Amino acid sequence: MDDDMVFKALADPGRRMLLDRLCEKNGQTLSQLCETMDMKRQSVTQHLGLLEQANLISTVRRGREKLHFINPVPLYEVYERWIRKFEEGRLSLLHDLKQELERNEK
Amino acid sequence: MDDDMVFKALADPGRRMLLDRLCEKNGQTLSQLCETMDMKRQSVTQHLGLLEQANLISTVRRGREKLHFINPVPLYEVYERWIRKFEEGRLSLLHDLKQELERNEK
DNA sequence: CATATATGCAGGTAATTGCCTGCATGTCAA
DNA sequence: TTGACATGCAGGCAATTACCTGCATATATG
Repeated sequence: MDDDMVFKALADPGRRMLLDRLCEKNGQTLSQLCETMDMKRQSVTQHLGLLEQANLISTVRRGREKLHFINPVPLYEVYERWIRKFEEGRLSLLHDLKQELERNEK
Repeated sequence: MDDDMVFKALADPGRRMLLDRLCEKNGQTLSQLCETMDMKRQSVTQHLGLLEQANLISTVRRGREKLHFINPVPLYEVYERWIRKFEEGRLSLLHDLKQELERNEK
């Protein structure tokens, strides 16, 4: 998978909001998503395009509508690669800093 | 905390690489980090500045050197707010899409 | 068919980003 | 003090981004 696309996709507040909206109600159409988005439809389309490129959502056409579904897998992979790693060494990482700070006070 | 700064900071491959380097060896100086970074020192400084703004690293001056330490806390908060949420509904989210796909095949 | 609705596609623009160069400041060690 | 080293700060520039407007296409409905 492409870590970079996922991070880039998550870097925008509007796109994160779209993910939130889909989490509340999965499978919404473009128009539905636009209703809560305070920007033009075309901009929302672009954001959804990036989310799809990052594989964070999948889409299905139904007639003239386009349904959007969350794909939670890439988020989990980001967690495995980037979050858990630091979580494990969490205490020791904080310890390093604390130790250096104390050294300075002397 | 400021979610947005954290995501923006993580959106760049160079900055993620810096975090990785610090995870291997915490408390490195700017010069040390530059050695592995294929860009000018001033650029690395900028990246480190963003990471510090996002509270992902903390710095300590020691004489003419500046030491950089990872702060794992914001990453954990991002996990709590953005990852775990989708993780919990993971199966049901995938189910929604699958169901719609099957509906189309009929 | 005619009309309304849902989406797609092509550009334009102002703001942001990521990298650079050049120069200034602060610190250590001989 | 002098020279070397570590970092700070300012400005410039090309690429990217996030919006927008305008128009085209496809689908449902009367």
